Amino acid sequence: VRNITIKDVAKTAGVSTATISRVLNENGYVSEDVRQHVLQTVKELNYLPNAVARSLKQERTRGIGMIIPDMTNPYFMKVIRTLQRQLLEEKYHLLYMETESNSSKEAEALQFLLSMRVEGIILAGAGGNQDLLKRITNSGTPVVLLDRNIPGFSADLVMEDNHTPVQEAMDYLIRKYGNEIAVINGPLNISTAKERSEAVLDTIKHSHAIIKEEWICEGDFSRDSGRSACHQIMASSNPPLGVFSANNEMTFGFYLGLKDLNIPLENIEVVSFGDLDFSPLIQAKLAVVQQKPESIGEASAQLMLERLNNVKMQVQKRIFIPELVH
Amino acid sequence: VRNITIKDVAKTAGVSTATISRVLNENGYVSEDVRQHVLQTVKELNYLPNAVARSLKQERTRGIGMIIPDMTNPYFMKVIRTLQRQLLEEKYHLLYMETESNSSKEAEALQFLLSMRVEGIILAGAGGNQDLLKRITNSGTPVVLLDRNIPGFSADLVMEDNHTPVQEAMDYLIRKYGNEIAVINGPLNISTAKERSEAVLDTIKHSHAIIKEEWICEGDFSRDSGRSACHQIMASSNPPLGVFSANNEMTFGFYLGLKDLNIPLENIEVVSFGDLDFSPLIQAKLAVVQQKPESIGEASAQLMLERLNNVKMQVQKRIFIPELVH
DNA sequence: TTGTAAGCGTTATCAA
DNA sequence: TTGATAACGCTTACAA
Repeated sequence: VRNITIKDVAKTAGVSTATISRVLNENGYVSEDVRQHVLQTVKELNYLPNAVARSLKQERTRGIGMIIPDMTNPYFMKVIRTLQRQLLEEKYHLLYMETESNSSKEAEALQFLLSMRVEGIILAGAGGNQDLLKRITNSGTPVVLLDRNIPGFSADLVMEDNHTPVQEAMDYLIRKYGNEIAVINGPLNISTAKERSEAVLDTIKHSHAIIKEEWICEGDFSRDSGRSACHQIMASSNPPLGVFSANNEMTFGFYLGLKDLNIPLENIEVVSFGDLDFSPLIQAKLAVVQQKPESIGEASAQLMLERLNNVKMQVQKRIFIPELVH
Repeated sequence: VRNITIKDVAKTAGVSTATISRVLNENGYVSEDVRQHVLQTVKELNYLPNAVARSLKQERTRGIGMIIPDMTNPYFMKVIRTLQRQLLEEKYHLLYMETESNSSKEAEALQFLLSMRVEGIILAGAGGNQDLLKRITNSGTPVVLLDRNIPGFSADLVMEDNHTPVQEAMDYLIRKYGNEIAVINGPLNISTAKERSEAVLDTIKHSHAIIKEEWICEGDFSRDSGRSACHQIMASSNPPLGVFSANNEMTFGFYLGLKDLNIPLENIEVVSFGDLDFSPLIQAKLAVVQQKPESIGEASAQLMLERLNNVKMQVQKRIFIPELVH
């Protein structure tokens, strides 16, 4: 079943395709009579312009690519929701790709988006594709980095300050529990995790605390890795009294781990970078670094829109400082 | 900065565009020498075929539209994750649109997807667009309904049985607490919510229980509405002992409501259609109808793929029966 | 105010 | 085994 084309409309309306186009795009002169008649026929035939053809001709797709590690992480979904709404208002649409923080999947995703001729890419990156990314920006497709910086690749960036709140968090834990604390880092190849980890180490160093090596774990930002870390940390006969977890999902996993081990959640105080939606419902000593996914989403959308309108704009960095909340 | 086209490649490789196309699509004869040389130039020039042009020429986009009410509901995200992976394996990609269960946003989303010339649409629908949907299927774009049926519109359907587990749930509550139970329904214009509500009423009728009118609420499947329902239900001086909640988010909201009111979560037994990821972590009497988002996702992907390969296939229904777990 | 026609980047038919 | 070229559906100079 063939789709209705602009030619069909032109034929039944008894005018040229140019006129149809002018009416629908509201550019160029066209008499009111003809306009009404065209609109009428368009409705009768249920004509929907072919966006593929339009994109080819105009050499613009109004598509923006979005690459994230994990679609089920509520943090990213909140980011995306506002992001998408903002872009939709300006008639842009999003194409999502998921990478599971895997560099080669990220490369595939990037190539796919380029072949789709998206006009910009918003990337919460796994890293490892610096060369490709440079080619992309050089060839004129703007990239906005979201949540994660990529060393060796300079681009617009929207992220959260990972130092300040982590230092505050660690200060708090050390002051309260001395050496009896543990740390669950994220995957250190990701900037966000690395920065948080550096802030952790800095604070430990300055405070002259001495933390057991086996109490400093490296997870991968996943729920499962937080759970394993918990098992490792709490295995000890006298376990730590406080723990810093570098993201929401690992914190979630840590609590699941406590449950596995039949340890009451409030036995250990947790400071988590990133909130858990259900934190009011659990009986736990939990302080969180409160992220602002909506702000991140909005800022990245704005930044992308600005960049699309002004290719030559200087590189922009938007850094949000999340607060530690008890 | 203009993109490299197939003409550029043809020119520098010293062959015709047809040959380039034949090499890249691996169809038609082409000598090994030429093949190697073309591949080489493609790599050197970093040529990426323009998917827009290809789609226009081939009259197929390999795009599948996906319409869901809420991107932040973990249930849908789990559905989508498997769905997307399955489709990606067959070289299809997904375009998401969010409707907030709003019919006119749904209509817009449908039109947008059609203008993008997606090859199929997977719809968790708000209803109210039957005529449009009929036009869509009649014109040859298959629609697979997901999670929610749409009365007056016949199409492939993947959903969960909403009667059996709800009857079981209500039976359980009534047997245990008699008339001292409350119900939080979803928005009754949505099939899923309506069916669950019908099953609730059926069971009440058969058991001759008498439930206070103000203890039967209608929410909108959102967290906030569950919270309000809680306030309404628990306002009473002697509140009910059990409650059935028609979806995960409202259950979440209900618990937040209890917290608002300073009522211990375990004071009231909840049976929820749809699990909460964090249910092991809270101190509550919670039984859940365990949905299988991954199965739903997989089944819809499979069904869509079958339909794309066999337009004339009979209408298919895939109904999963979720289990009540204590 | 309207129409004609070129061209966007591919693929596929046909001829060589 | 390869190349020339029409066509996909639209927009937009340019002409009328």
